[in-house]
Amino acid sequence: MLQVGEICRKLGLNPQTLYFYERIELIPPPQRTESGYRLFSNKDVERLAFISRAKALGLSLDEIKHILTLKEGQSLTCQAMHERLSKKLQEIEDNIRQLQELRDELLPLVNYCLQKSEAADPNHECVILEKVE
Amino acid sequence: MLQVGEICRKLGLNPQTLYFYERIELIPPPQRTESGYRLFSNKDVERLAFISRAKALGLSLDEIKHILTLKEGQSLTCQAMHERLSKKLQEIEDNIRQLQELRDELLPLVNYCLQKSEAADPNHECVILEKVE
DNA sequence: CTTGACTTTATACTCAGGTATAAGGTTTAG
DNA sequence: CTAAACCTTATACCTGAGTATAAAGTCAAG
Repeated sequence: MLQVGEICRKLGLNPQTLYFYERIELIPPPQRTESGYRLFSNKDVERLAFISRAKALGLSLDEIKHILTLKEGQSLTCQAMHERLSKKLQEIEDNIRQLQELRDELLPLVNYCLQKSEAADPNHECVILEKVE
Repeated sequence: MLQVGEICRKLGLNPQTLYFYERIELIPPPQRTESGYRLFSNKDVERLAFISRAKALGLSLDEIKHILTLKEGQSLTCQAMHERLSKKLQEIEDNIRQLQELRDELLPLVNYCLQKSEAADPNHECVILEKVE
């Protein structure tokens, strides 16, 4: 059983973050010592580790909460998981596409600026944003 | 000279957004009628259009403000612009790379779920997130 | 037995980019 | 003249994921 400080050092969290997770019911209220100190079990540590992994995969705390609720009800079927993850994957791919469009629009502008600033008059007033659609 | 409603319809903005831009000094205080109604000049419309373009390029309101300040001081050289835009481009590319990593990690999981859910036991408890690093 | 390190709670604040609401003033058509 | 459709301000609220701070209780070492 680990105290707040130990688990925070272990997982790289701020104690306040742990309290926050408890408050939004992302983790269940842990055991307490007689004096009220929190004690985290292996199960708690695993849940927090799960949360870290899911967060690193880009899931929001809300999405993680839903998944954990499903898991607890023993109802996290492959089908349910596939539905959630593929929805998330779609979002990520949309996001990537948007950023790529952004980049493709920005890139020629940057190059134009670079040419100009390497040319005869590097201090010429820049007008590129005037022309952007 | 356009009133708030007209300019908002034209640019697809909420009036409150316009007030907000004025409050954070992203746009200068526009002219007023005798009764206090705002009147936006062509110059104001151009500035707002510039803001829209820059926003669509992924620049934050703060970055846009900086750029506009430079422009106003007639000091927006190609060099200065190149510096800003290429910094932004770098950020966007970092962002894309992170999302791609995310996707590459998520994709096999989704496929695994799909296989399982198409297999004999589509309601088997899903365990993939247990194994994620 | 006191000091320091730890923990607890409650509350408020942060960031960005707005949106919502209330309470009032103005303008225009009928 | 009045009602609708504008416009104004101030104030508070929203999302998401926490972080900061204050005031107080607890535990271990010397």
